[in-house]
Amino acid sequence: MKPLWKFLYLHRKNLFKMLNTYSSADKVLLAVDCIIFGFDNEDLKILLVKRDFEPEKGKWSLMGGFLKKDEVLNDAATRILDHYTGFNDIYMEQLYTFSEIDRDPVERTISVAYYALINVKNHNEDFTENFNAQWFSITDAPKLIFDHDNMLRHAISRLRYRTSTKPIGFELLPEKFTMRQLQKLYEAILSKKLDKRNFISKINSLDILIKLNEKDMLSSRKGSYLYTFDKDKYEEKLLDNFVLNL
Amino acid sequence: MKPLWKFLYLHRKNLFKMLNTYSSADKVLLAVDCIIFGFDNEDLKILLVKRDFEPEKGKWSLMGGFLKKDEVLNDAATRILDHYTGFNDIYMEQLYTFSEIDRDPVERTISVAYYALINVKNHNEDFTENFNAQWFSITDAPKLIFDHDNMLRHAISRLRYRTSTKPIGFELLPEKFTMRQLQKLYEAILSKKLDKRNFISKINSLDILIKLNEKDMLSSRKGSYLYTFDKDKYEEKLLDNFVLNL
DNA sequence: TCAAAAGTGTTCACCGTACACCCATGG
DNA sequence: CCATGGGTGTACGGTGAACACTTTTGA
Repeated sequence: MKPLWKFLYLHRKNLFKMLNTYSSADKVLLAVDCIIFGFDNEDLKILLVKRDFEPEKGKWSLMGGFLKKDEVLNDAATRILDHYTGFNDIYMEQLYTFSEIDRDPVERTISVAYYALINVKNHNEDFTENFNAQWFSITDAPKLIFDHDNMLRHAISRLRYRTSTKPIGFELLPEKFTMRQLQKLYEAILSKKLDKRNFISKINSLDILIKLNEKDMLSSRKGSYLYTFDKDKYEEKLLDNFVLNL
Repeated sequence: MKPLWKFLYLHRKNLFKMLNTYSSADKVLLAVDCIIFGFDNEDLKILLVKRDFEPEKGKWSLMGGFLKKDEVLNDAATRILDHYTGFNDIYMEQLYTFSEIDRDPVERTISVAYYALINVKNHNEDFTENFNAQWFSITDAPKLIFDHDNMLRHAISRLRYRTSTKPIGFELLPEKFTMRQLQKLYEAILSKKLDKRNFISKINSLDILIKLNEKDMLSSRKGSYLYTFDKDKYEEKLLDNFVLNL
């Protein structure tokens, strides 16, 4: 092993350059906040937690955490989601990185927002209780802390866009679902009424659904056919970039 | 000026950190990398710099820098762009945040990528020379350091998508331009040939161009009319979300 | 007079959209 | 037998896509 001085001396050129770039740079706290969408067959919902510490104690907030060292952002988002909801293997997508100076009054924090789609029915209620968590319709969600309202707006807008590029929404529905449910989901996301017949024919043209020989008898006397999606064709569709205009 | 040994000694802590694998418990280095698109009436280009320090010395790289404390990401991106090109007041958009553990071998660094659109002709060549910078066609760009190739792919794909939602491209053209130039720009971005007549009628339907009483005589004997864009109508279009299918 | 780029309309196929009636069943 | 939600087809208009010839003028 060389003595320190010699080592430093031999590397002096690189060291100086690195000092100018890497070491002189400031490090910051990197947070990850998750917008968790769910669907209850009626409204599009988000899962919020009530903060039990200052500042903003008692206010509603997105679910968040900090990026750990040696952790990739996607993993951090997954970890946070799992921590609050018990869910894993969930559709998540990075949304945007927010960096306003005073967005977090406690300390300068940059936040990378993710959004996730989960099925409300599968959700273990123990978790929600543990964390003072609660589902809210996006139409009457409370005011959120920091810039979380802004994040939510971004997320909704991204989700709307996603409906046109991916057969999203299956993430939000149970394994078996009716056409009606699917339509209501899209209506909730886009917040507009859709025509029943047009909707069905467009969805069918995607060719990713399997009509089951089974009916859901809860919603009507006649009963409505249940569908499930064809996983193979679904994956295929994720690859080519189609456009779906609803 | 301190003697070298003293300088090295005083910085030994940082130096050792830099030389070893880095891990800071909570805070991380946040880089900003810029994909700078330009257009030279023929190809879509990107501006790259040749690194003059290790690691990856001599390789081509995107323009980057680190986020400063008390600086917003957008400002950092603008600062970096200005630093390398002398441009300010440029269209920039945040792209995505990259966080692979080993994306930067020197130290754990999270990078927020931005892309910018500038007009090659306005570009001050002094800057490019100072920084060993060079324009490359996106079709024959060299291999880039770290995950910059991946960033570039993302940027191109975002840019393509943008053509359908914003009247982009005026950022990339000179004040006055011909229909032909505009078409070539879109062709370069989408990397496909477009039909002259269809293109013109679609662009005209946007109603954001002003046809000038002036011809560009350089490209042909007959000369072609110059256009400029109607700033007011252009701003208007940015607000409502139109869709342009080319 | 000719080469080289500019400029200009029409037709067709497909898709998005609007729209209304019968069906099956449980109570 | 009737109320309730489920299921189905068609017609029209608009838009994207394909396509070719004339004009201008400098060399």
